[in-house]
Amino acid sequence: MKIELLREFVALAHYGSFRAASEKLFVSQPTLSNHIKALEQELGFELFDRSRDNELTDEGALLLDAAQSALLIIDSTLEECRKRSEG
Amino acid sequence: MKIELLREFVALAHYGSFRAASEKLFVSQPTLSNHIKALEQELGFELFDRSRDNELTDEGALLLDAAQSALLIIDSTLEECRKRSEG
DNA sequence: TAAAAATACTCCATAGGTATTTTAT
DNA sequence: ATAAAATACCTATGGAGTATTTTTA
Repeated sequence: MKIELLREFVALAHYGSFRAASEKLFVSQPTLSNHIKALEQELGFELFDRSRDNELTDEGALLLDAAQSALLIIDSTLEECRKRSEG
Repeated sequence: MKIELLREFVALAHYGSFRAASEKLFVSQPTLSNHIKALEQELGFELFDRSRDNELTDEGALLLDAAQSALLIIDSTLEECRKRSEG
């Protein structure tokens, strides 16, 4: 699983629509659609309920929290690493 | 960046050699070597010091902690999600 | 019925493995 | 000298986009 998929998932949860999120992410709408579908298949459960205005499923809501925490840890650590190695 | 790369990084830090880690990970040694090199290039700093028995660099040590924390969050959350979605 | 998401399809880039060379111990 | 890691190279798979169909609000 690509970490970028988690970023896209977080963005989609935030923007509420594939089209809006795809524009913010600078990828095409079908690409984002395929990414989220592939992510759901890899995980084994659905993240969004397409028939209910793309609201998060229960599992999606759980993962959203976890993804945000994990990304924060990774991103802040990488920033610190780069500070040390460059400066 | 693939999450699997972080798992491979953690495994390599644990086993100490590319060969040993590659066997545990069921990938070839060149594949693991390429993965770690690609990861280092993407991150912009070195993770291991090849001329010092593959010991972790300072940045590598920082990332090791972060990667383990992030993976724990993701993995435990996914386990909980699957429990709920499957029953 | 109009806007949004999914699918089909194609092309190119990347990923992985085997074989080999190079580098450390 | 030997074991380990890096590089070269080839093939096959996957990823991204455009065009289109299907869905849902």
